[in-house]
Amino acid sequence: MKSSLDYNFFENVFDVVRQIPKGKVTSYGLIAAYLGSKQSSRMVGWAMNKAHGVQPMVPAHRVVNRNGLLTGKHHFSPPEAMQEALEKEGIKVIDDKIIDFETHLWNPSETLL
DNA sequence: TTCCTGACTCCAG
DNA sequence: CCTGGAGCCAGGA
Repeated sequence: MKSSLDYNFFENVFDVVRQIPKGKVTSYGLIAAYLGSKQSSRMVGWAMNKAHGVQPMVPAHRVVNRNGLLTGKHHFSPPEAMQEALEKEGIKVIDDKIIDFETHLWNPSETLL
């Protein structure tokens, strides 16, 4: 039996990612910062790795690095799925990079407060 | 138990 | 402008 504390880190990450509005994106660092540890951005990405197959579905394709670069696309099947999913939501991606990243950026710290 | 790795980010050269 | 090293937390061998 796991204590109530447990590691909500993953769940917290999933919850935040699931709240990302369609057509919006965010970065690992932003999520990590919202959770309280901006330096644990690696954990966010790692959580995303586990997010594969998790339900409700986790739009991991909306999570990119601080540069708006689709660093995690290589973990999708196929990798192009991430870019296509973003373009399908109105986000232009060129050379694995999101165009007007700041415009589509969704900051949980400001939105969720 | 220790050691290594990772879908990141920052700082220095 | 580009490259390398360090810090960070959690899990697997």
